[in-house]
Order: sequence, then C-alpha cells, then structure tokens
Amino acid sequence: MAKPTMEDVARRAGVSRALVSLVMQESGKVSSRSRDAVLAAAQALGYRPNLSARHLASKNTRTLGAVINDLHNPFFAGVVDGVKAAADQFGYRLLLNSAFLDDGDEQAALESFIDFNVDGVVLMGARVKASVIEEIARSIPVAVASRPMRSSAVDTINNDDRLGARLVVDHLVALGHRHIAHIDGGSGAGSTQRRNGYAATMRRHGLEPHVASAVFTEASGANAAARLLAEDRPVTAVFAGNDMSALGSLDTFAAAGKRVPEDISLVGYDNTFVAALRHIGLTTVDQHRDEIGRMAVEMLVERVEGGRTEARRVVTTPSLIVRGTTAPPRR
Amino acid sequence: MAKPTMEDVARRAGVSRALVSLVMQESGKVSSRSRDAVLAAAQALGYRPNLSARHLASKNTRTLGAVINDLHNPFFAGVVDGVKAAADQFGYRLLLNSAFLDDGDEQAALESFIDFNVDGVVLMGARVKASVIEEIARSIPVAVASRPMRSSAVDTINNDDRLGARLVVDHLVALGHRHIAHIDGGSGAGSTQRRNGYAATMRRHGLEPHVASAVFTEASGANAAARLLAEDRPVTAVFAGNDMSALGSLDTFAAAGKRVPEDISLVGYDNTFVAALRHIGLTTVDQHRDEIGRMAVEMLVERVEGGRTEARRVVTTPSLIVRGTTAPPRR
DNA sequence: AATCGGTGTTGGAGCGCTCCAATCATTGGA
DNA sequence: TCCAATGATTGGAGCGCTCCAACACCGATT
Repeated sequence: MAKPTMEDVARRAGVSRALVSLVMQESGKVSSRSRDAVLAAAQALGYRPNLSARHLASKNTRTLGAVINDLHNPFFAGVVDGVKAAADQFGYRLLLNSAFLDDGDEQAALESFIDFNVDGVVLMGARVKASVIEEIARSIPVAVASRPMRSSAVDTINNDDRLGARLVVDHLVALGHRHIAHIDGGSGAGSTQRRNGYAATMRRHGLEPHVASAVFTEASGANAAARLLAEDRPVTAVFAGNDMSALGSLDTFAAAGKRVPEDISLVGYDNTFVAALRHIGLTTVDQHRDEIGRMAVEMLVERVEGGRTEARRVVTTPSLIVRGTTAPPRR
Repeated sequence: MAKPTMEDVARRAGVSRALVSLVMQESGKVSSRSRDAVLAAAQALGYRPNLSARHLASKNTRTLGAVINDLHNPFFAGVVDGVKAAADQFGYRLLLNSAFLDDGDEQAALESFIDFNVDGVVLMGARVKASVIEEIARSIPVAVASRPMRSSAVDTINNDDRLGARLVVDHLVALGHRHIAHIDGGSGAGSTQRRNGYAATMRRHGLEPHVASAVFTEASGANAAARLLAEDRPVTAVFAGNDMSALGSLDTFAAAGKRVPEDISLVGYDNTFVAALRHIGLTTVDQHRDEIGRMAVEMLVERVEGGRTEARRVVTTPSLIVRGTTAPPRR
C-alpha cells in the first residue's frame, strides 16, 4: 500500500486536489461541508502531507533548525527547552542537530538545515568561525545564542559574560583570595568574554591574572587543574569557565588530596543541575537558559514574519549562586 | 540573488541538467572533463542542491531521524554519539529531535520525521505507546534503543536490564543488606525490566520487594526517596532505576541527614558522567551506550539497504560499577 | 430581468530535482 | 571498412504539493 497522496484524498472526497490543499493549510475559505468530507477522506486513507513536496512548492517551511554545540553539556538542554517552547508557541516545527567530534560537524549541521530550506536557525554556543555564520546568515535568518558576535547580519542573545566573570572574581576577592586562577574555554562560546572579564577584574583589584586553557569539557578541565597544581605559582581559588570544566577540576583536586573549599575554592559557570547537587554544591553563575532559547526563537520569528533586517543584540544579566565550594583561603 | 538551481549550473557549465544531477550524485559514469566543468560552475554560483526537491524526486533520502527521550539525561548524549558515528560511517545524514514536556511531543517528533521522508528512525528510550511505534514501523524502518519491545515489526537493541538489576541486588545482598528498596522509572525505558529483575532477585534471596515509583528524573527520584524515608518500613539500601533518580535520592538523603553509604547504600543505573565524579562516586550499572547507538543505526541500514524485514533483537550485557555509595549496612 | 459581489471551488503551471529510455560519440574487432 | 559494443550525454516525464487566475453559483441590488 503506497502512501496516499493529495490526489487520492481528493478523489475519495469528491473534490479537487486544490481544495484538499486548502483544507490541509487550514484555510478559512472552505465550506464546512467540504472540509469535513476532506478530513474524513484523509482520515480514512491515513493521509499525511508530504513535507518535501510542500516545501518545494511553497516558499516557507515553518520549520526552524537548532544546532547544539555540545550534547553532553547539560547547559544546552536547558536552552533547547526554551527554543522548543517558543517554536511550539509560534507554530514552527523544530529540527535539532549537534556538533560532535569536530567543528566540521557544526558547519555540516548548519548547511544541512539550509539544504532542508528551514526558515531560520538558532545556534547554541557555536564554536564555528564567525565568517561561516555570517555567510549562512546571508541566505537565511540566524540567531546565535550564548556566543557573542559583532556581526550586523546576525541576531545574538547572550548572557553578560564579562559581568558574570566580574561577579565571580569580586566574590573570591571579598573572601580574601588573591591567587585566583582561571580555566578558560578556548574557542568555546563566551570564553573570551569570561576570560576578559576575569582579567580586567583581577587587575582592578591589583592582582595578576593567571590563566590555564581548556575547552569547556570535564576532561580538559581536569587536565588544566592538574597543570595549575603542578606549577610553582600559588593558587587558592580557581574560576573555571563553565560547570563541566569545574567538575573536572573538582575531581583533580580530590585526587590530589586538596579539599574544596578548605584548601582551594572553586567556581563554575552555567548553574547546571550537577552544580546544584548537594554533594557537589558548586558555586557558579546562573544564566537564564530557558529565556535565552526562547528569545533566540523570537528574534528569528521577527525576521521571518516581521521582515526585520537589522541585527538585534540582547544581553541578559547573570547572577552569582554561592554554594559550598567557595570559602576564605587558609592563612 | 535567488538561489541558483541545477538549471543555472547546467547552463553555465554548458551541459544538460541531467548531467549536473549525475555529478551531484557522484555517479561514476561522467567524464572527468564534464565533471570538472560542472563542479567549477557549481562552485562559482554557490550552488547547493535543494534537499526538498531531491527527496521528492527520489525514493530515499539518505537521512535518518533520531528521537531522544530526555535531553536532560546525559545517558542519551552517549547513545547519540554512537548513532552519529554510525550514520556518518554509512553516509547518512542525521536529524535529531527530542521529547519535551509530554509524550505527545515524542509522537509528534516521530511523525515529523515521517513527513520528512527519512529512511529510518531510531528511538532512544521512547516512552510512547508500543502501538504507536508499531504503527510507524508499518511505513518506515524503526530501531528502538533502550526500550524493550515484543514487536515483530521493530528492531530493538537493549541492555539486559533484568540482569543489570540482578547484579545490583546480588551486590547489595552480598554486602549484607536485606532491606533493599527500588525506585522505579514508571513508564520509562527499561523500567519494567529493571523492576522485574529487582523483584525476582529479591525473592530468590527470600526478601520482600519494596518499590517506590518515580519517572527517571532527578526531581522524581528525590521525591520517591523522601517517601521511602517517611515510611515505617526499614530501608538500608536503595536501588534507583537510573542515575538521575539516584542523584535526586542522594540529595534527599543528605538533606535528611542520612549519610551515604554509612546510613544507607545507594545504587544507580547508566553510569553517566555524573556518577563517575569523585564527589558523587555512585555505584551504578554500565551499559555500552555508544555501542547501543551504533547498533541501532546498523540495524536500520540493514533494513534500508539489505532489505531485511524480520525483526532483530539485540541484547547487550551490563556490568556493575562499584564505587563509594555502597557499603555493608550498620548493625 | 439584468447586474453585481461575494464565497467556494477548480484546472493548470511550476517548484528543483531524479530517473529512464533514447541518442550520440567513440572504439575495437572481424 | 563496417558493425557491434561500450560509454557519455540528453530530453522528458513525473515526484506531491502550492498558488494563481479563472470560474460557477447564489442571494442581493438596481
């Protein structure tokens, strides 16, 4: 039994194919008599419109693509929740994809969405080069979440990462720390802003920045923490660029016999569910992930339906969540 | 600047549209001269084939859909890694989707994939009703991972959850526990098997099963643990149906002043990265998530390309990972 | 009775591609 | 030298849908 087409439905309902099309689009200008007949026929045949055909024939697809930078980072799941909710609300279908091993995946995912003719894409924490994103944005609306960009072609929605970093450093300094190291996120989303915010605030306090590089994963965080411990330079507190690398650091410290926060204070970023676990109790920075996802979609819809063309740049305010991994340094 | 079509490329390269099509499909029967000309023209115009058109015209799409049951559960990220790797290897494009608030989302995601004409879908930990899956399987190959099914129309790849549960109970009994409660996963994937395996093993040891229900999330696990504590019935060990609910329980126990494992032992299931954190050190059951994802895709490809029609049922063997949350009961 | 707007409905063109049968070009063997 | 065989290329039909201009029908208006 081959899949029924619109033609089959039309024949069974005794109407034209064009009418069936109107019914499927929920057009108002169809008599309720024929609409019922069409729906009954469709139901009886198990008819479902073929999206490829629909997308080919019409200009827009009412579909949005979303690219997740790292499926393993629980932070993004929260952003996706917001994206999904907003997409539902505006009546858009949602397609997801993720970057996996390398950055090429991210670009491939992006291009794949274009080839599918989606109406817009939201990028979450993209690592891919800005030029690639701008190129894509030339042919389709793009909203970039959690990755600051200075492009006039792309909408962005970001947490104020500089401020977040400042809150962290101020908190640690207030506790009495002077030897505060930072584990950054390499080319990861927001990494630069957090690192800059960290460095600027350190200098404002008359302290020397001390950075170990990583890539926002647990493993790289563990690694960077080990390097910090191996150095001569004293460290009484570590500000990890995100929760995942903070968790990696936590493991390294424990393995090295360093107690947190007695021997060393630790702060993360993102306030993922793991940070909130009582056994972890990680001091961290909260961003409104749900809100970020939601706004990204709103901006896309503004472009698609409202025809906006100038870029919007939204910044949300982070807040410090103090838990048990920070304390005054031992004297 | 409208998007260039195949026609445009053909004209510029001085060949027919059909030839361009052949080049795009990487057909062998094209002279290298014309292939170069076509590729150069495509490059110059920035041509990208329109997938909607391609999918409409051809029978298969070389695209697989994957539905993730819970984006917040890190277990699935691991399964997706395997799915992605296998899809790449076999030359299939991958589209993701997730269930969000309710089960309706899951079904919607599934139907959406069908409407996109994907060649097959893999379901990861689906909660949706079996009848829905079977209905879908009538029109398209479906592989169900981490959710046992007795259907002859669907391929399944599962961890032996009964065995996993047995390993857990045997371990706890060997430690000396007799009051072992189970927090189940409701209608979640594998929940029934784990619960049954738990109950059967308990009885084999002459012990009475003791089940509190939850739904495989942190919050519901916390809740179930609280109910267990509130009951009169003694509990010296808890086997949570997955790591997420184990983490929730861990929090509840800590909040109630119960030390783990001194006052109460705790075991999870899935061996997510959180369980492995030194500060958590959760005893849990490992499944080969990567392998599960990979096999699911392999089974799909067997159907799509090999024309297999009878169902395959693969079972992987779980192993117990003993960490710090289990110890002999206090006497 | 003739005309006018609606409202519903319809055929047909066309979206960008694939696939098939037919055609053209080239080569090797008798 | 001619013919068959092989290889490269092409036009055309058609995938299932949307969208538009045209049309049929009806009660309301003059």
